[in-house]
Amino acid sequence: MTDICDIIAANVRHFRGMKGISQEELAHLTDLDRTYISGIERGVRNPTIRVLEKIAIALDVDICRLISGG
Amino acid sequence: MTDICDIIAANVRHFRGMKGISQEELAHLTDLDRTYISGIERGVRNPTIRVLEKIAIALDVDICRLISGG
DNA sequence: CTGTGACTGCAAGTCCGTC
DNA sequence: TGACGGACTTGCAGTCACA
Repeated sequence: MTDICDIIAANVRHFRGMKGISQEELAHLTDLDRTYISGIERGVRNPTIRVLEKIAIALDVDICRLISGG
Repeated sequence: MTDICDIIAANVRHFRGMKGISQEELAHLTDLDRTYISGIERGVRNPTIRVLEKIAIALDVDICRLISGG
């Protein structure tokens, strides 16, 4: 059973790659710290739903996409 | 623009009603405090993804259902 | 059975820098 | 460009008494 943070990590990394932007740029877009974005993409952070919402908006995807595997 | 916590609040309340269980019972199922569940259903809490996952599992719905309106 | 304010502990989230 | 560490501040996690 995979931890949900790891799923989010993979998804954020994936969709950020699709957008072709750096962690730093995503950090700027979401108004979050670059090290925090890094932490999320490594699965070591357990973000709140509001943070996830910010990221989803910045990445231009539905929040569900960030959460669900596949 | 509705706050995402309010959306989650409404959804948790809705799906808990569908299950026909009390906040207290949901609290027990999720291993969370009764007053904490209450706080979420009032939209005053900004839960982390792990908390949301617990609730979704206990409610037997996909996490996406808890997040999305409609 | 639920709403609410207040509280403590620790994680969320920031900012510095290095490799 | 991103991983990672340390120290820091803010806010959530989790609990209680009481209405």
